[in-house]
Amino acid sequence: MAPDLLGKLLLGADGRAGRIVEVEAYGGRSDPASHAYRGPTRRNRVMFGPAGHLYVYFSYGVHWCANVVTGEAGVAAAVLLRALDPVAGLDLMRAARWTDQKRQVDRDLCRGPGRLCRAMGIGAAHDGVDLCDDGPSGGPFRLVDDGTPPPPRSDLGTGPRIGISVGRERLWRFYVRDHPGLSARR
DNA sequence: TGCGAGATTACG
DNA sequence: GTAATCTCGCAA
Repeated sequence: MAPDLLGKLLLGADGRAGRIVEVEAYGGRSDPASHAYRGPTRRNRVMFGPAGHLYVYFSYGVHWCANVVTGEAGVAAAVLLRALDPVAGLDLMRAARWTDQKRQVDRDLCRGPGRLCRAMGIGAAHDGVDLCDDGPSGGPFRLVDDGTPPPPRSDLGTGPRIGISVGRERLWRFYVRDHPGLSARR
């Protein structure tokens, strides 16, 4: 499920867009690393809702992180977006990420879960928005298959999720191998 | 009611 | 290396 998101496009209403190159899967009651491990709270309630919505949370008191909810209603499961390859609206992303543009490289725009949210303009207001609303006045963000072939399986890498202390035995981080925009080094 | 840990990042 | 300072679980 989670690796299927690799290669998909996250599209903002203002034209900003990035291709997903790195994700991590999180489960519910059976995944000790998941926010949903101990049941629903005010923060994680969207994780228990229907699939295709955005779960946004505030991390370390500093920045926002975004997940795609993947489980049916009542089942907590989500995929954390860890890195995007910026493909459109780069000027808006640069303006959102950097006050001083000097000595910055576009490669770093969406490299990391917090940076990607900053670059795309994802924040508190977007917790729970529907990513699959294709209507004329659809939501502020959409998850799109633009027809670009997904990365071949041979180019996919897996490994332990980053920044957690429990559940490391599950290799639930998925990424496009050797992509320059990955949040962690090889 | 308070404290420690956490799906992190920017800047010296 | 460290500060930034939110949310939650658990102890008191």
